[in-house]
Amino acid sequence: MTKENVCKHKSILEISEKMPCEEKLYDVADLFKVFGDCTRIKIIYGLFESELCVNHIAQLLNMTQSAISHQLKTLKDARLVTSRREGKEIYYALADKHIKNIFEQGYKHICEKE
Amino acid sequence: MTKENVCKHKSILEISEKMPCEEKLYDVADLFKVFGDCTRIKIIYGLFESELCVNHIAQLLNMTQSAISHQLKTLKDARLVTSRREGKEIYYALADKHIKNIFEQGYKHICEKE
DNA sequence: CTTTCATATGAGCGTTTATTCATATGAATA
DNA sequence: TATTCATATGAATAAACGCTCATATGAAAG
Repeated sequence: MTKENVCKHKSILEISEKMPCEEKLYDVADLFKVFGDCTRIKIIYGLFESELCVNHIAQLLNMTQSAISHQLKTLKDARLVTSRREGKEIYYALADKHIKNIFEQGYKHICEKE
Repeated sequence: MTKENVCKHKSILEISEKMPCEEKLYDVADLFKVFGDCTRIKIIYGLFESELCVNHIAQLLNMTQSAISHQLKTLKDARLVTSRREGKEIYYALADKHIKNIFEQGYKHICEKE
């Protein structure tokens, strides 16, 4: 390895300065961490189709209400879903349009390669 | 909850039929799982700037060569990076353009919200 | 061929995470 | 107000994960 910390045309320091700050990097990692679980992925794909209440999601994924509820909390903490009450049920929906874009890119990647 | 498994205008079955198959869903989750770690995020941001060899990355992130090497294996298994030898060093680079798009969307999400 | 040096790898350890089970909460309705 | 029912939550457990340490690999240089 070069002693001057130079890789090709850029120094390590130069690259370091162009990186987003530590906090943003953690935020990005935390966001993708939420997408990195199959149960949550399924919930999100379900919500692409329609608003859904907890029990509908539990049926759709064939999982317990509790498991879904825990995961919805994770999704809500990451501001990926919103909820609203309607009668006795609480309906969940996707929070913003970036989510679909992110998934489209991800889907392209796996389809092209594997 | 409705007894007919109907949420708004769509039945659970109808939504279920529109979901990608189980295998694809797992692949998508596995892809995002790779993005869900701050060390790997930093490596990827470094590679946005330049091809880098293992020791450069270790310096950039101030981490051990071994830790970086393990993470590069994860990234390579997910087909997110490629490698090529040049003399004694092995240079890593990003594998495709989707990666930058995914990050741009993710970055927008965190900037808008938190 | 031998040595060197960058990188890769396997085992071990502590931490995080997803699910389950039992139970709490709290809005709607009777 | 009391009951019901959908949802939320806390503790416990098992699995997955990231890092470290020691060591292996293998191409390049001597």
